[in-house]
Amino acid sequence: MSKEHINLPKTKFSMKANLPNKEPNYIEFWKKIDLYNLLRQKSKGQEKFVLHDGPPYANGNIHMGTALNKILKDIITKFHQMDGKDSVYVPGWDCHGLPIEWKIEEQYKKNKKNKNDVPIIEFRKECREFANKWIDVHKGEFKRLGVIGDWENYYSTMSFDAEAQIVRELGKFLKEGSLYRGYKPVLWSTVEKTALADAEVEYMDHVSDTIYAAFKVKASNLDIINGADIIIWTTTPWTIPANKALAYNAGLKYVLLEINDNKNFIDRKIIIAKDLLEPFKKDTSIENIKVLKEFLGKDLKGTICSHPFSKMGYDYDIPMLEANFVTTEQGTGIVHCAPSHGPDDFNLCLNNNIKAIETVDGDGKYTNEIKHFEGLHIFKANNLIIEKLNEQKNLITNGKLTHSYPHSWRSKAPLVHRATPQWFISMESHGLRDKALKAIDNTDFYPSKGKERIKSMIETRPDWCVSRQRVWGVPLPIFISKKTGEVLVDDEVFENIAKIYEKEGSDCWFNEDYQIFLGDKYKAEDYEKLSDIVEVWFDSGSTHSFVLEKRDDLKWPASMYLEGSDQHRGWFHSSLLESCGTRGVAPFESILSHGFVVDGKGLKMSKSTGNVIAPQDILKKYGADILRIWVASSNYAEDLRIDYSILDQHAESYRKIRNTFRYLLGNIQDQHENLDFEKVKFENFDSLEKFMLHRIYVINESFKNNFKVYNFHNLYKELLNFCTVELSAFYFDIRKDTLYCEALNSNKRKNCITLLNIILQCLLKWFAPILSFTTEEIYQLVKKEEDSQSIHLQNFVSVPNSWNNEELSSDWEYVKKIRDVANISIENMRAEKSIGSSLEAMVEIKLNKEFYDKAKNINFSEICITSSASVIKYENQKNSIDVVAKKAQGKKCPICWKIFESSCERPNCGLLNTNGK
RNA sequence: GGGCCGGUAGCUCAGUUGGUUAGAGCACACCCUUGAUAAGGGUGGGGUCGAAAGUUCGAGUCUUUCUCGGCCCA
Repeated sequence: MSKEHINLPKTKFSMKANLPNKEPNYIEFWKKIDLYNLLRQKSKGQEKFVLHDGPPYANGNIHMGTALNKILKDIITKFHQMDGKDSVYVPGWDCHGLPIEWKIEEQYKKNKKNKNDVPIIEFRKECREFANKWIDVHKGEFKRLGVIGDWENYYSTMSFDAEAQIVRELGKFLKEGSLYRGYKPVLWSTVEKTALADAEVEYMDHVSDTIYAAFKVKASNLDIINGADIIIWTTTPWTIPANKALAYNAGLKYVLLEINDNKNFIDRKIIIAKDLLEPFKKDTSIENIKVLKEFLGKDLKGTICSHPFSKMGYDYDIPMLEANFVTTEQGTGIVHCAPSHGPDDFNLCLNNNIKAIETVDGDGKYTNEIKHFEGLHIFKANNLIIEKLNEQKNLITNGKLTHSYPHSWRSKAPLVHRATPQWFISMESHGLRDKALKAIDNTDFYPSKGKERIKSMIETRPDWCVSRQRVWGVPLPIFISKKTGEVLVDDEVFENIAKIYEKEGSDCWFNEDYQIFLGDKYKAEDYEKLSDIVEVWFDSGSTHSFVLEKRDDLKWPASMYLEGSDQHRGWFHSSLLESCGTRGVAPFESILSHGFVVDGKGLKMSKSTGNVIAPQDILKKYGADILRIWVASSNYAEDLRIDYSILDQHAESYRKIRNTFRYLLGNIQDQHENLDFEKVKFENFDSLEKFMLHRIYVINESFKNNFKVYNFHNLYKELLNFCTVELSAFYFDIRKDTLYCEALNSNKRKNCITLLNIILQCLLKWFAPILSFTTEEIYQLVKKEEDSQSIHLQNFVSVPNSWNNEELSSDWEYVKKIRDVANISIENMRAEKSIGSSLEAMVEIKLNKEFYDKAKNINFSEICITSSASVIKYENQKNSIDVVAKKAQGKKCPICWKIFESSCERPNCGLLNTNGK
């Protein structure tokens, strides 16, 4: 029979998605209608949800991690927007800092230009242009992902008002007194002549000189060791001239030894930790050792030694100090301490009133504090130090060691700890640590483990060093009195600087004439102007002050900060400290952190492994919606795996979803009726439709619950399962007969169409935050004139409680079990080749009382898609359900394809029509 | 090396306070359909829950060790 007699689906919505080509059109469309501002108008006055963007560094193309981060932000922003809030997203960029400075310097090197010949202001201008260029590139890349935000009015840390506000923020710390100047060893690159931020340090293998050196005991409460030598081991012989103390562990056992086969130590007694005796013998090739005495570390208390170079003018006392960082992992169990060259050393000495001094200058040369070696570069000093130790007969042996050692991520040069004058924000002086810890307690973390992570960091972190000896950044707004050496603290001056920056940016700090900053109140000639700049984490840690607080469309604190889990030590951390220091509380209400993108095997992506996947390639091959599915379906609490087979799988799921939409659209012929769910009259719906309403209710509840805790991978999985299991394989399959063959005006068919409209409405909105492009494509196809211009201007559906029907639902669980058993018996017949389509079969269903009572009103020929079905109560059976499938007898109705002995049971269908009425 | 987190079918994920033969979807295999058609339906196979030891009547779930991976720190 011809197809004109039935209502086949018809839609303009193509099966093939062609996302890579189509998606850019929707980006254009959103731009054309100015979606971002339409959203603001639409939700004016609504409760605000502000996801404050953590600024990516304006350098290089985006990678998978950035893509993940932006998509996740966009998904959450859209969820809150559709939940009825004014969900505002303002993207931003981090612009100052060493990596950009290096890029410009590299260009100079290429062009044989010397950086020092270029005026600072000129250099900074080039940095600014470089950052601007990458902001533009990033913007395009982020938009391509489907991210909606205020792209026209983005923020950046190098904007004039940002630079001005950073000055005001620093002023607050200066005024309070928690920003102080100190000498402190910082990781220093003698090549770049700068201190490096944690993030700028790379650990790589390095070959170091090792020495065993001796410190003679001058005085001790332990008589027997007087005159003996304390042996230390170090991988940095050049720090020996800066030695100020020795550290021991009170709990360790130490031994007094006599060694006779080392030329420098004939008839001398030495001291090392007992547990390290064997490795010591092996390392020094000393065989002839006699243990004279064993004692505990605590017995060393109060011991004073002399410096191995005491005869060369190093005639000060070297006290022995107790420290728990001393272990028996390596060395001798006694650690040499140079407070200017190691954080542990620094802290231990500080607690014992031994100050760090400037022992090495910025180029890596010894200062005049170091006798005999002044002007010598520390990297060339080891041999000379070793030679002198040997001369002084204080060297047992020296060697080489390959070990993991800090290097500059840029120049790859080995770094040293060097005491430099730096500016610090104290964690203790004004209770910053306590404020921050309290703020953490008042913050919601997703996942919850983030709370402990940042808490333990705040508990143990040292004071925050905010100064850098570079040029591309916000200058530290500090003047020091030439007379008194005191720091100028005056609100008027800070505000004056800020006002000037707002007009012309911070470049002007580097002008010769700095009287303009001081106004009439102070004379420039009385003050020294600092040339340090602020470390970039302070910049980005201040974004809340120049973005959230300054813009009327935002709110302070932010509803959420969302970044990769590394930012517990980065942006979450610096923002928390900056805000707690200046405002006493955190700038965020919640923190969501996500894991890292790894390859399909769970290994980190790296160029050398060759397992890197670029978002640009994924967009070209699959489209952004597939990438967005990958984000939504992955558990961001852990690391996220990605490779092409994983993406293929998601692309497959996408097709299922797309075809679900296509079935809906086809059967309503693209004529969507936007229904008010509260007004839908479902009393005369079939049980099946009522059951589906119940399922929609349940899924919507689960949807809301999952969204509430940002559990997107479960949310997406449930939507996908709904499409696959409940719609495609169940409801749609069952209702094909009704939709195709029933008269257009039949109530049964009309009810089904109503339900399809409801489902379409729900699915469109449920999926919109994730499938931003595809849902827009569908929305544009079905939207009416009076509807909003974009799916993204819609709110989530509200499902009436009256659709909830637990009792009916539990009945349908019985029906589904019966259907499963029927399917097995039909499958058996198929295997025997007696039937093909299930419509060629009829089923005889026998049920026990329990099942019969639940299912007696169900039309099983409809539910099992067979030509007929009988149901009888049968109490004596072993099974609760028995189904016998048989070949249906009779003729096939050319319309509905069911097989009947007589005529088709549908009045206007099949045989009745074709047999001439 | 230290701290934290994680390892459940090929893949993405569920597994409630330890309690019957460990679940779902996708993928796969076979079959059906050709009126959702580069679609759709049905059935089925597949896991010693990273490894080992321990606690317990009972462990994917608790403890320890090891191993692999990730982030942070050194």
